[in-house]
This record gives sequence, structure tokens and C-alpha cells, in this order.
Amino acid sequence: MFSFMDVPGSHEKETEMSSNTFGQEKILRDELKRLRKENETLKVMVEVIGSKCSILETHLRESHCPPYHHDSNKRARLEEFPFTKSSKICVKVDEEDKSLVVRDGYQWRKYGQKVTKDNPSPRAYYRCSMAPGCPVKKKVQRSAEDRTLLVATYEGLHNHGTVDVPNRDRLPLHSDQSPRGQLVNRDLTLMPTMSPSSIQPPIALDLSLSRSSFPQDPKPSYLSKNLSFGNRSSDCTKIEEYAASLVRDPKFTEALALTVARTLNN
DNA sequence: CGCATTTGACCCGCGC
DNA sequence: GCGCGGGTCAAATGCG
Ligand SMILES: [Zn+2]
Repeated sequence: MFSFMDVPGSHEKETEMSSNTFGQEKILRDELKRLRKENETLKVMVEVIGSKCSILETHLRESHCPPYHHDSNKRARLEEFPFTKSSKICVKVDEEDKSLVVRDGYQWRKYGQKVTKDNPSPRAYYRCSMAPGCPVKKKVQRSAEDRTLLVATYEGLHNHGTVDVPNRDRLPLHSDQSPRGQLVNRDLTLMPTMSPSSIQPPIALDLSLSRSSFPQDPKPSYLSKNLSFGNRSSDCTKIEEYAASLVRDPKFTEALALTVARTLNN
């Protein structure tokens, strides 16, 4: 199957060395396809990580500076973590004028849309559809003042993990080596809805992030891949640049460190 | 044909 | 009780 995607430099001498150039061209085209796919995957990953990063950010902010009055300890404690059960978190996800489908690693089914009193933009209601009986809902609405921001309100705890990102060429080996040692996440994710408030950790997002985005050793794989591609690809520099900026971002590293620490604590 | 989205109807709590 | 505002249902519609 041929397409019009021209590969530079292979136009003139097509008659001779045809097989060789054909082979090279095919190889290059395959590589290009693979790179495109990988790029798409990375883009999705970046989106997911970004949204989860903002989730963690808001969570961190809420837990760091509560309206701390020296009133009474019990009241303060109780009000400090009101989201252990319902986990109501607002997340800012920037988006221009696309549809309200925010990619955060889960799969949502829209079930309603209403206009609200003080916001001209409508509010969309989603339900998590990755697992049957998952009670998680979320509301997405544009911010009233800044039209480019989306405010998502998550509510509930997932009873499953996220295997959303098109990770196909991953972990051929390293299957379940230690099923009951530290894989509490697995057990938790497979657990149906039973007494969520007792066992579930404060947020299910941590588990999802640790599982979906970083299966095992996260950074080395990315960096090595980028470096290996860096010899001949030009897009890789952008990716590397972006990754570098992401790593340079203190917020991101902070949230990442927090997440890793919490994951290790489990 | 099997899905997800759309969209008006419906429900329910709350303040008057 | 009534109106209102937010949340959900479900029939209709769209889409691959
Ligand atoms: Zn879910």
C-alpha cells in the first residue's frame, strides 16, 4: 500500500536500487508510524499527568492551609478531611474550545447537562464507565471568569484501576511475581464496592497515577528512549525539551515526589 | 446494530 | 404548598 507521504531524498534514483530504497523507505515509514503512535501516546500521557498533577496540587493546597482556627480540635479534624469519603476536588484543566471531554485516565459517560445560575456556560455530568458499578461521578464546567479553564469536580472513589493509556508494548515479562507482598493496589482495584470508607486510602487518584503512568521504572525508560531516538529524529528534541521543562517545574516534581512517596508508603 | 451523547422531563431538597 | 435550582433519567438522536 502506497501513500503520498514523500520521504526526502529518495526521488531521483528510484529506478536502480529500487529494492534497497523500498526497503529503507518501508523501514522509515514504519518507524515514522511508530513514532507518530508513540507521540500520540506521550501526548495522552502528558495530558493525564497534567490533570492528575493539578488534582494533587489542589489536594495538597487544601490539606496544607486549612482555615485553621484554634477553636476546637475535633471540629477542625473533622473538617480538615471532608473528602475522605466523597473526595470532592476541583481541578483546573486548561482547554480552549474543544469538547468537554477531559482526558484524565478514566473513561466517562455523559449523563446530563444543565445550565447553572451564575455561570453562563453549562455544566456537564459524567459517570465513570470503566467498571460496572463504579460510583464515581464528575462535573465539568467552564470557569465563570476564565473561559479557557475547565473546572472538574470529582466525587467518589473508584473500585478499579486505570489501564487506559494505549500501552501496548510494555511489560512482556515481569508478571505477577509477588502477588501478596505489596500489591495492595491490585487487590483494591479488583475489589467491588464494599465498605469503601474503611479500607480505601484517601484518594484513589494516587493509585491510578502510580499504576497507569509508571508501571515500573519510569524515568529511565523515557529518557533512554528519547536519547536513542535523538540521533536522527528532530521531534525528539521537542519532546526532550518538554520533558526537561516538566522536570524543571517544581510543582510537578513536588507532586511527583508526593505521589511516589505515598505509593511507597503503601 | 450497539453504543454514546443529547436534551427535555422529572425528581428532590430547600427557602419563603 | 410553591417556586427555584441543581441533579438524574430516559427517549430520541447520532455515529461508526
Ligand atoms: Zn471508576
